[in-house]
Amino acid sequence: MTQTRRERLREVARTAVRDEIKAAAHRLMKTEGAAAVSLRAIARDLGMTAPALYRYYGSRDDLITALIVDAYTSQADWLQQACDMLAPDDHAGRLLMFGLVYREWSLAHPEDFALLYGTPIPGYHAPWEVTAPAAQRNMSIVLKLLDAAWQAGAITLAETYTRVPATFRRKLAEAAAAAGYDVPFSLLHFAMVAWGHLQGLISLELFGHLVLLGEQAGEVYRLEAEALVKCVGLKPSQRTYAILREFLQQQLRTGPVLN
Amino acid sequence: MTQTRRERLREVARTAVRDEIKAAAHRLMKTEGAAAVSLRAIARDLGMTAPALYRYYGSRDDLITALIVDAYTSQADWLQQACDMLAPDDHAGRLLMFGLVYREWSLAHPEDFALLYGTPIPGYHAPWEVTAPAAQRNMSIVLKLLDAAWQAGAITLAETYTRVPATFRRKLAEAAAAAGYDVPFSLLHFAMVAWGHLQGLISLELFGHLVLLGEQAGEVYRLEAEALVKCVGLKPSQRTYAILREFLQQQLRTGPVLN
DNA sequence: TCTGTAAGTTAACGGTGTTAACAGTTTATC
DNA sequence: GATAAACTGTTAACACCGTTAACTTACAGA
Repeated sequence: MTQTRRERLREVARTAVRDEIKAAAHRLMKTEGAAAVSLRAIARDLGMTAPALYRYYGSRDDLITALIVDAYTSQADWLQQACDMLAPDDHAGRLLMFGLVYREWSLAHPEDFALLYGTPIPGYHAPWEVTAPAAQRNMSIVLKLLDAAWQAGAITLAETYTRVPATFRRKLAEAAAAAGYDVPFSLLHFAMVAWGHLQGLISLELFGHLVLLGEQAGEVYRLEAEALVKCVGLKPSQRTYAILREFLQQQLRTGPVLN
Repeated sequence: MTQTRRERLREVARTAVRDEIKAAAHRLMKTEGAAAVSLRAIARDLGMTAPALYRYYGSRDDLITALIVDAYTSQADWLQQACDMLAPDDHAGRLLMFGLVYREWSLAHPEDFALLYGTPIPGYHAPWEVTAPAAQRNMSIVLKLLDAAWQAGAITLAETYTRVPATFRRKLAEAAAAAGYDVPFSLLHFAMVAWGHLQGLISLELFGHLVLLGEQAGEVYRLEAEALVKCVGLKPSQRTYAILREFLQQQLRTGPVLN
């Protein structure tokens, strides 16, 4: 099955071209907007003709799916790397870091954010079976964070997440089990709600609905992220911000190459 | 300047056609998805040719802008009407109702929601000066609600919104004043955050990121809406849900005609 | 050297937004 | 009532899009 080294070389070249195509698509998305990401434009950019791209991607939608998976991966990498800059037992720090980096990644990759959480490509519907695994990695990161803190007994959930209807508890526990998450249902509940809080603020900001707040949008978000940390009974530390700055500078250096 | 009755009749006919065009666009959006909303498809639907549409809308983007303004208006109508079904001094009820109806409208008009808060049309950028006033009406509704409760002394804001950096207070107060909102800065702060919370959950749900929660997404949202009401020191009442059901049935009867 | 495969090409189909030039009807004016 | 103007719609065309089919070209393996 694995062949002749010659064949493997060819495969390497193929994925190199595939990467070039994705890079061109990403470049166009960044400079001309999501609307300009057309197979013909990409081909022009690469000095090819459009039909040639079909040797590498079955269709425009396949290419977009690849871009989406890459975006999820980039996002997860940021989150994981940033959280890993803090001690494993610094639960408050890691949780706050997660929230803060979630916004930083979005601001640094607005087109990717739109690709994942808006619906910028008309007629495209993400194939669940391909994008869901990529998306789950992010969820896993935060759930692992929460679970670690939970195991360490560091978490005291606010009433909102403990005093809930019984059927809701049950159904949520079922959902968690079905998805293979081994965490208390209330943690899953909190994670979803927290995600919603952060997602909403970022989404509103990036799509231009918070112009009223101007520069203060970041401050609103920061307070929200800290509130969420407090919500599980943890105490956010200012030291986290210093490490965040360090992470961002590191990304600035290595970032632009392969986001 | 106002003319001859003849001219006014013509104007009426013109706006009637404009409405037909918007209706056709909306119909296509609902049945075939946002991708299918093309001038040619609309024209086909109306038994015309595409260039004829240019007599009524300067461009496709102008038409989309009109659809957006209509969507904002529909949303604001729902919110206003639903809140008005409760007594003016039922601050908790009105606030909870606002939150609940925000989701109900979104579920009932997913394409419009995407139009407002996603970015489903490629290459389209909403002209701020046209869409912002329409968008502000919704913000005004909730701010008026909050202010009424505030004036009545019914509101006790959680610490998150009172213990904030001094410069943040000042900048936010400036922003509020600049936008013509005569409310305490902390109310504006809370309104924005609350908006983010609700927006995030709806956005995640509608764009398919909460499939894990399944049916429970509604319950998560409900708990979140109640939490927000409690967050300003008000007590949500179960009676609100009965009135919500009443409102929704009323919308079901009159709704489909002109969304 | 011959052959098969892979990569890339051109040509074409049906779709899109948009413009220009033209026809038909209706309105206003002399 | 005839004539000019305004308005509403048409067709033809341009440049763009995703996609397919048929063809050329290079090149690795026998």
